[in-house]
Amino acid sequence: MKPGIPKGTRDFTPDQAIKRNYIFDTIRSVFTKYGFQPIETPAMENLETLTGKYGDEGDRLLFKVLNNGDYLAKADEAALENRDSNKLTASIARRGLRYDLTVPFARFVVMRQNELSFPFKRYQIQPVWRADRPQRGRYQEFYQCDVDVVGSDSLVYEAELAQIYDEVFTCLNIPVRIKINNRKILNGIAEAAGIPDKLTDMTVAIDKLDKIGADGVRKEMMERGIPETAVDRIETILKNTSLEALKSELAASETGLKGVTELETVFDYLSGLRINNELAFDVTLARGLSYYTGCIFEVQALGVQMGSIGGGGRYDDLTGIFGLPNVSGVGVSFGAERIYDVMEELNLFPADNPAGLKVLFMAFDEAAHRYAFRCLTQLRTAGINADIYPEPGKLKKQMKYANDRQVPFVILVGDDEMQTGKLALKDMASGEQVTLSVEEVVKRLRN
RNA sequence: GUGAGUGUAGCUCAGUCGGUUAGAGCGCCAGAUUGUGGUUCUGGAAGUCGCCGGUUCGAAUCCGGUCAUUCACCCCA
Repeated sequence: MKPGIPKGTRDFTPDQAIKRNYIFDTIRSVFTKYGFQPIETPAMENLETLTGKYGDEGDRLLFKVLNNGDYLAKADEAALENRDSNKLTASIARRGLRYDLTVPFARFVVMRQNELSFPFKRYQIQPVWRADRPQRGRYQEFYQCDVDVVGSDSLVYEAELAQIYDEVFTCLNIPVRIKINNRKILNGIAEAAGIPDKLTDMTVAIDKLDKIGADGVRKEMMERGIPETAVDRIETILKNTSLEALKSELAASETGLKGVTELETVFDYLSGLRINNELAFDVTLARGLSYYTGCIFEVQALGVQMGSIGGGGRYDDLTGIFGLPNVSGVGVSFGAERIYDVMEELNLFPADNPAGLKVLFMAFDEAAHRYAFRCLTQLRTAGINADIYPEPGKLKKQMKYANDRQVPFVILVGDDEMQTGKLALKDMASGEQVTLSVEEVVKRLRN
C-alpha cells in the first residue's frame, strides 16, 4: 500500500518540530510568568458535550468517533432507513474529537467546581480537530494555545491578556496589531440603530469589513434583512474611531455606554506601561457569532497576508450550559500554526539551535571505534551533545553524514590519536583542524 | 456544504498537432580520491505518465468517471 496521512494533517520533520517547540516554549513561559497553570483534557469528549456549542456550522465540522464493537446493531433503524445522518450519528457515535479548548475547559471547571479556587487561571496547549476543507493556514488537526481565567469579572484580566499578547509577540519578534473592542458596544450600536433583534446579523456582516470593504458590509447587512435607515445609522456610528466620540452616539444605550466604560478601564490599567506593539480600539472588530459578551481581542500580524493569529474575549456565562450559571470568564488563544507560517515567511526563527548536535565522532577502524566510543561518553558526561557514526571506515561516507546532520564539529579517531591520547577536532565550517586532549575539547565545545 | 484548478522519476517541473525507446534540473548510488566533507568531472539506478473506462490504426496528450491534492467561498486559528 501507498503510505499517506489524512488530508489536513501533517508530519513534522526535526527541523520543523524544533521550530514549533520554540513557539510553544515561548508562549508557555509567558503564560507561566503571569500566573497561569497548565491543564490537559482528553482528545475525545462525549459528543453531547460538543454538539450545539459552535452553531450549525460548527456541528458540521465536528469529528465523530465511531462506537466500538458492533455499532450497527444498536443503530437507529428508522434513521438508517430514512438516510437521516444526524439522527443516525447520535446512535452510532457517542464521542467526538474536541473542536476547541474552551468548551472542554468549561466542562472541566463545572466538574471540578468544588476543588478549584477562583479565580482559576489556566493555560492549555493541545491539538484540536475540525473537519474543514484544508487550505492555506487551515488544517484539520492544529494546536491551540489558550489562556483563560474564570470566576472573576475584574477587568484587570483583560489588561493582563493584552500584555500577554504583547509580550509573546515581542519575544517571537512578530510585529502585530492587537485589536480590542467590546461586545456591549456592538449591542449598543444595534440598539441605537433600532435593530436589537438583528445583532448577530449585524456583527457577522461587520466582522467581514477587512475582507469585503464598507460596500460589501452594507450589502450583506441589507441581505440579512436590516432596513436601509438602520444600515445608514450603523455606518455613521462605525465612522467613530475613538471611545470618546462613541459615548455621544450611544448615549441612549445603557449597554453601549457600559461597553465604552469597560474599555476605558482596561486602557486605564495599561496607561503608562510599556506596550511594544500597537494596541488599538477597533469598533469594527466583531469576532463572528461566538459566546463573547464583553471585551473581545484579535491579533493581526503586520506585513504578511494571513488571517488572525490570535483572538479571544470575555464570556459571561460559558459554564451555564453545563449547569453552573453566572461564572464569568475571559481568555485568549494563540494560533500556533499560523504563527509558525508567519515566522517562516518573515524569516524570524533564530538560526542557531542550542539543542542541536555539537560534535560527531568518526573512526578509521574497529579498535579506534571502541576507543572513540569511550571518548564520546566522556563528552556526553560533560554535558556536550555528541554522537558517533555507527561504524568505522570510509571517511567520505562519515563526513557526508556529518554534513547532512549539520554538525559544527567532527572528531577523527585513528592510530595516531590512540597513541598520543589526543583527538583531532575539525571545524566543519572553516575546515580547520586542531589536536586536543579530551579535556581541552570539552572546554572548546562548551564555549 | 458550494465553485474552480492541478495530478509525469524521491523533489521541482518540461513534454509541440494524438505518432518510434517519455526528458531536464536537483537529489540518490558508484568512481576519480584507501586519514578528511561541501566544489568539480565521469558513470549509474530510478517512471503502471494518479486510477478505471471510452474514442482512435495509435493516448502522457482528446472525452467520461473516480480518487488525491491545491485554491476561493462558507466558516475559522
